[in-house]
Amino acid sequence: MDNQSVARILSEIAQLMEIKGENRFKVRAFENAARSVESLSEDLEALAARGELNSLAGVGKSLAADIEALLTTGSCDVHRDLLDELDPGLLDMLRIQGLGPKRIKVIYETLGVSNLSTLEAAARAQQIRALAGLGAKTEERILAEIERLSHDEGRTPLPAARAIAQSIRDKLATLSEVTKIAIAGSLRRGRETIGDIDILVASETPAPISAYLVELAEVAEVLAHGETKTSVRLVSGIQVDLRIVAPSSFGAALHYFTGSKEHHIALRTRAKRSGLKINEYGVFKENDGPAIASETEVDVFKALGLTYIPPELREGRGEIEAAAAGTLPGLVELTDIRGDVHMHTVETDGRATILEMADAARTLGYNFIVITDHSEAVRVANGMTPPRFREHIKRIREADAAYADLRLLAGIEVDILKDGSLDMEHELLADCDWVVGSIHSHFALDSKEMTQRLITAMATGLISCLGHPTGRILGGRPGYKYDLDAVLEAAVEFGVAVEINGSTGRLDFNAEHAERAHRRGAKIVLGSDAHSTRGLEDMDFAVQQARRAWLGASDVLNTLSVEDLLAAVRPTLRR
DNA sequence: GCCGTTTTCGGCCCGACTGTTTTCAGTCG
Repeated sequence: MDNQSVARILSEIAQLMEIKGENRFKVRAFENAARSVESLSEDLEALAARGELNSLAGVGKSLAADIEALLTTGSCDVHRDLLDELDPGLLDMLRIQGLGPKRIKVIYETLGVSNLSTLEAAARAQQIRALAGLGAKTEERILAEIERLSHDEGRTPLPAARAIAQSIRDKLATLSEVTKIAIAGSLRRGRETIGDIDILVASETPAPISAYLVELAEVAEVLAHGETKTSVRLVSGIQVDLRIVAPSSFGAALHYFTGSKEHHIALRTRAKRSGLKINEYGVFKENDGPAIASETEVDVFKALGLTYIPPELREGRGEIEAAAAGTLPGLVELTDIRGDVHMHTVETDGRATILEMADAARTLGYNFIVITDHSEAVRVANGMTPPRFREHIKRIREADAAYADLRLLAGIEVDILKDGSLDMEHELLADCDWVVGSIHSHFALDSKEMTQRLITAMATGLISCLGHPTGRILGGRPGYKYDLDAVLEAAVEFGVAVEINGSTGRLDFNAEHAERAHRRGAKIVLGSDAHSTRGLEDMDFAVQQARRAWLGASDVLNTLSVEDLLAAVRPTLRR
């Protein structure tokens, strides 16, 4: 059984225990263990084989035994007992906003309701409002939530959420009452999908600001409207939480509102141990008194004896220990990026010409770009035949001669065909500067065939980097199945870099894959996969995923000079 | 159920908002 499945069952156990009314700290022990397993980059099976399961944070003797049982038999006693006692449909009921374990327990025990459809029937029959502690409003809310969940599209991809958030932020920023404003939450941390949008405002007069938000045309529903905290759902379905604080506590609030939950729990536990209390208003001595830090995030971390932790690292995955020890890496920044290795032009499915892309790249301050149009197999994109590619290389080289301060490199995004062969004459691939090898067809091969397909392609020695290496589409299709470690090992062997593709639908590799690749010694390169001049700006998303993978400037090939970049890959082709 | 730079027992992050109450429990982030 894989790590994610074990984590899912552990968290299911925690949820069922909560509904059952178990001790909440016991519940949290299972939640903690689920998180530990989920963020583990090694195979749980390997850890178990070495008898080291209780080296995991939050896993003691009892949980180690449960995990062991899950790994070997696919189930464990505590899970089986809970499922015997409770209906798994209750877990779906937890997805309803405003309905938590306590109320579900009441509904379950008095009405026998144990899934969404019987819940809907009970609410329609007005049976919910008759229960103690529940009323008509809750009943209406339940019906509205069931309706919403029936066509719920789940979490929003980061790029789409960021565009919406920026638009709301810019509108709020026009108000004179707003002193400072920032997007916080998982958006600021760069998580690849976003549950809701968090916006933080500093102001002395909060009332007019939240009043303005609830009146915006894009607001479909007001979920909560308090003095300092307001939540709305937009017509697009995404929820926006606005929090307003005094300017003097903006830093503490920004930290608080950026999360993650795991980061906060770890940090507050640590603070408490040294006699400090931390909340959205600042860091306090435990006997209260004025805040000892609150104005900036740097102050907050400093008061806790920590160096500044960038938002992308705040996931409760060891960043606090590293900050305390002063060993946090200096993360790569957009300004470190000297060029882009993946983009398209009008030659295939891009919207801009070579010269237009070059001009846009120069505006971004790049030293180099690689033009990588599609090969023939991608017919919908008007992929190039060998003769067309030969001409295209010539045009790129001519354009290059016209720029003194920008190197234009000739490249291609060549298709890796079903059998692992490359969709272009090898001489042309060897002749151009950079080859992105990508899969755009036969996604459904089994893992063994797909692994072999990728390795065969890399073994040609002609590929500079694997483009969008998992093929997943954010919020669309999952990636193709293959043995990631075997492919990474081959990438190292054949001198092939792996791409973090920043285009808005992909973010592929994501941070977890990139971290794993880096640890396995594979080289990482960032590509915007731009299909227009605007698309070049998607490099920003690739950088953010790299930061989430704890990568520094020296861990990313785009920070090198052209000569060093080209020398870092395709070792057998050195000319 | 886990864990220890005050600990092997007694703790376990913190505050805002809502609905249903008449002072607060439940939920959420």
